[in-house]
Amino acid sequence: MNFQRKQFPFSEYEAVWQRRWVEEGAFRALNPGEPDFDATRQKFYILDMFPYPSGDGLHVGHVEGYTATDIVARAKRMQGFNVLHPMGWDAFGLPAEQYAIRTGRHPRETTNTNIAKFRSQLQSVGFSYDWTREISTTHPEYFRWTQWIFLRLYHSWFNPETRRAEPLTTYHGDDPDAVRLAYVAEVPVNWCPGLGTVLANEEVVDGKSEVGGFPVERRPLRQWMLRITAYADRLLEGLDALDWPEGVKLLQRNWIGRSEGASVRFSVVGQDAEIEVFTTRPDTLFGATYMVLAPEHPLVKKITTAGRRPEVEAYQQQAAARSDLERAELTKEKSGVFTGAHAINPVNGETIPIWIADYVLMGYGTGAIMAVPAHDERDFAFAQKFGLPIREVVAGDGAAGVDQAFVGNGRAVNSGFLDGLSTAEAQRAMITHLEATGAGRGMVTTKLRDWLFSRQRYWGEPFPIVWEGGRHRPLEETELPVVQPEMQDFQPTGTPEPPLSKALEWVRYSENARRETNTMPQWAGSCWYYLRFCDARCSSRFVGREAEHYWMGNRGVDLYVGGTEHAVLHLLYSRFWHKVLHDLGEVSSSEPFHKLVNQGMILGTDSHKMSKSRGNVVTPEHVITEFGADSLRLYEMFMGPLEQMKPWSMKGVEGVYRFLARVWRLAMRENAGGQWELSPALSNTPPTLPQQRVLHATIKKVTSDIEAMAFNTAISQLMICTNEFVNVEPRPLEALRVLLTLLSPMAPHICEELWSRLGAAHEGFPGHASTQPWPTFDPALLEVAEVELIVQVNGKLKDRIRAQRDADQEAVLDAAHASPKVREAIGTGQILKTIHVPNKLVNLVVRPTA
RNA sequence: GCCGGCGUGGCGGAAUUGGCAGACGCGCGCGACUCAAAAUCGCGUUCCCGCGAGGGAGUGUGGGUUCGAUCCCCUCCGCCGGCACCA
Repeated sequence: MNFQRKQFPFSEYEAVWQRRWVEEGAFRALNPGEPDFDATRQKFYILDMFPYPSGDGLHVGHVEGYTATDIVARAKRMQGFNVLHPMGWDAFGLPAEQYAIRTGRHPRETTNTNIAKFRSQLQSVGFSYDWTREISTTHPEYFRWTQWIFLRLYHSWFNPETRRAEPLTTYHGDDPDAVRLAYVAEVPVNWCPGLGTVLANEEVVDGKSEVGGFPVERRPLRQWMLRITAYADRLLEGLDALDWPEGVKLLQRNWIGRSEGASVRFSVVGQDAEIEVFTTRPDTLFGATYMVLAPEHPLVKKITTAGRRPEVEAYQQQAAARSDLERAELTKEKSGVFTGAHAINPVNGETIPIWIADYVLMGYGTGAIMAVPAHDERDFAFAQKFGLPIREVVAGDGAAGVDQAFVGNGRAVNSGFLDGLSTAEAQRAMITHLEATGAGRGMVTTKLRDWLFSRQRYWGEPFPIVWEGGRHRPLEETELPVVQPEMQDFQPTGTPEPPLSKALEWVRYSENARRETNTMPQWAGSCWYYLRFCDARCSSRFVGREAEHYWMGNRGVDLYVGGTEHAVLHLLYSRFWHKVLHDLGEVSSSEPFHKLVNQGMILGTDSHKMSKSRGNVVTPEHVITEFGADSLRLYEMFMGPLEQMKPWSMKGVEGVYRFLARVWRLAMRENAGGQWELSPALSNTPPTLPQQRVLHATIKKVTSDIEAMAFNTAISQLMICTNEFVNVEPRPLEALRVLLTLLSPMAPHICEELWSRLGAAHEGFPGHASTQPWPTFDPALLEVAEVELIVQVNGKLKDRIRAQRDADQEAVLDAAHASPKVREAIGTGQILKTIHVPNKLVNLVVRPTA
């Protein structure tokens, strides 16, 4: 293949069209208020998850989603929509900073170099982005508004009465810092010495940093937090109306992890202390035979008896030293120690022992549980190991086994006033009882934690905050953006003190005030970029009201395509910010992304994930040089369903390349001098009826397949259509008109080129292929007078018959019985039943004569 | 362990309100063109038996529902992803 001459001259025209598109602003989306803006057209906002511009550049896997959205964007334009299809850069992040640490090169430099490379790569694939809206999260004119949104969070609180974010002015309590959506807390964080930074829980995998794989340890530190937990219910409810993959919704639901139950207070015998527990099974309260506190629980120190103290403290130290990884590995084997203290069960006055154990987590619920070993597997395992009593309080269906916990629903037994009630009834009755006696109340918890929002890095958004006399104070909006100082030394300080703390002049804000030296996490910039795209150059607001209202409408981004790796975090954080901004009256829709599609991963030709170390990376440049951008685009889509994981194949690229060559030769031929000229077979004769049928069937299928994003079958249909006209003379120009229009969103360069060449010599090819109105099909042409039906005997195919479309059963059966093959299959058997599916089949159920 | 997704020719995949399994492409085989090759064009290509006509099997496994199952239900196996002591 390498030595062959090209089958069509893609290298001569692809770059030409790409340059024209950029220079002429061919795909510029107009905002309301701009000259030529057409308000009668519907809007369609189609967005890719914008990339982090890494030094490695894009490979063909990244291009898959972008190709899909580009096809939809191009098709929607032809279908008369105002299409917003932008691209930008999520360019803050660790790699640029680490590169700076190694080389001393400023992250801004490497970032700009990488952005230039990414942009040129994307342009070489011919994507129809509106480049006038290009943004980078690292640009001060962008991140001033990221900081502005942070200030809005800082100045707001979540009002539980209205279930909305409101300005702090509506808060009448005495401690605003306790309710702010952005607040400071001393929290145990994941400190990663290797990276010199604190990480979010989500960035820690198996006790190691997700980036770099360095060990991570827990230590308490003062951090900025965002109160996302206040929005747990809203984030959960909002999912219902979204057109997202159910799997992604489920991931988010599980991540939020809402569970309903009750909190119950147990008093500690002989001490002025109460332990509050959370349980989802208040109906089993009579079965609580001991309690467990997390080792880190603040009450442990207070209640532990003198005699037990050494053992308890030893256990606490051991638990603290254990990494999350080690804890996970030790799941099977329960451990714990007795504190020497006892608590009183508020429903029956029973005295039960209080233990500590690391199977109870400080971070969930109240960090303490009542243990009901008969009905909880973990409590059961623990009770067995330490010889604690097990008391059945829920009777299941079968015989009550003592060898394992029964966790299902049943009838309450040994439970006083609950006896005989079903689990659901008992739960309600118990909560009523607890609330009446003041011993507890109904309660909801979530797994979702508040969002740790500060990082000890240089290459991120600085906080618009200063510290004065130990207190934080927000900067005025007029002081934005807060730009990082120029620095030469990016080396981490080796302590949790961020690198910005080394820029002493910058840190010193005034005589008495010092700047916050943490920066925001990478998620910050990506939380709202889709809003900025609506009005990327607006200088008076984070997005102009009218532009936001038009493009975001009431359902937000119409189509959002990206990888599953963002199924939880990015999509949850964005939804959270969006809801806050919505509550504060800044954005129109209640959700940012109406429809979400996850593209599958593209594997290397060896069926492994593409990686530099494996050496199986295929770059777009490589494919474009050899087969052209259109072949690249087409193969990306022809491989299989967008959502699916699939391996790359260069032979497959050749297949679509040959198809494009056939399309080229439909219009062109090579003359004796080796020059391409218009094919003399082309003619203005109308297509024959069979040809028209193929053309209209193709219009129908390609239209619906693009709508369904089933690009592989759309391409397949275009191949069928093309094959229909290969070697046909005379070759109707109408066929090319339809074919090039339908193919244009997928392979825009070849279509544009052929369209202009045809237009130079023939009528009926005005303007550009990419600006033609989308063709419509004539249903009458697709209806046939005669259909073929299959005839089965006992469900087995025996023959095919022809019949008038919608012929009645009698006529069809007559024809079926006329078939010798069918007669033979029936033989002397008796026909018991006849099934006739109009236009499809006849099935005769026959009992053979025995 | 729990939750979710997926198992179809030599390969990527197509077909589901339950009705012709394998569209389209790759690969492979044969032929045309050519001095020859490449490219191109045509024909064939699920597997097994058969020279053939034809017959049989077949959508991960085993069962079920149905006139009829790749499609619906249950069992098991394999692969991928997520969560992982969440009370």
